[in-house]
Amino acid sequence: MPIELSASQALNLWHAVSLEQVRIDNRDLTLRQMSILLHIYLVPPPHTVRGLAGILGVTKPVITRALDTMGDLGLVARMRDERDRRNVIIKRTVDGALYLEKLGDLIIDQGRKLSI
Amino acid sequence: MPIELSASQALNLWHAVSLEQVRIDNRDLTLRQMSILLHIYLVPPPHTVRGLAGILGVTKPVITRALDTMGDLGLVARMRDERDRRNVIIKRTVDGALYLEKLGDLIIDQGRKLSI
DNA sequence: CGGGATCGTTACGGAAGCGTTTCTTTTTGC
DNA sequence: GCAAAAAGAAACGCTTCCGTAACGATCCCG
Repeated sequence: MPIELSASQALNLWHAVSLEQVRIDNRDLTLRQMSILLHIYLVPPPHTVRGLAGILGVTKPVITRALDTMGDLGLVARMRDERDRRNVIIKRTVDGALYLEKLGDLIIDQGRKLSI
Repeated sequence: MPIELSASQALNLWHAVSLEQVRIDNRDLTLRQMSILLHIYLVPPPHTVRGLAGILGVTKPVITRALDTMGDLGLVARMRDERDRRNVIIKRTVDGALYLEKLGDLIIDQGRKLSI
């Protein structure tokens, strides 16, 4: 079931959610970090550094750094792949799931408040 | 007319748009910069540094820096307020309008592709 | 079993962001 | 007029991010 948004609805939704996210959350993830986080939680595993770099169209160190930062924040975790120890498997965490759950609620709330 | 989104629709929408934005655009605005830009273009003027700082819950230098950066990118412009020359009025630009128009299209497109 | 490919990380110099503090310009109010 | 207040910018030290390049660890395969 697709969603039909008008141009002003689309931008107003983005505006309201971004603004609330800035006001509420001190963690201030970059757009890249947010993309990585959402991808890890919404797309079936496994997720690797190389795979994410390809999907986002960025270099591997970008992914490594993003995982460092979000790992410190408790939003993701890393584990060696025991079947091929060159790989690192990126895992979800409880805190990460909670973070995205709140973001989802925020989007839903702001969607309800839309007009025109 | 409010929009009713399910939790997975909300997050999938955010995911798809963020991902496309990362892949397509090299300018990589921070969430704060994006909030400021959307606010300037969606809320009736006038917009001042102090006003934006209050709305976003950040300090004034954060706004000044964001305007510096987005000014260099051509997304916003600054003008002295001639009626109170302490103030700076933040103006929209053609490039900024174009940037947000593309973002709006992206959100609309990804909304159409949603399922479940 | 050894050379080459692959994977993720680290190193490096540079750019940009942060919060706090200070400064300059302008207005306000006595 | 002139001190105090207000607005925005600039300075400062620090952190984080960037892309490129180099690096160890591991696997693959001849």
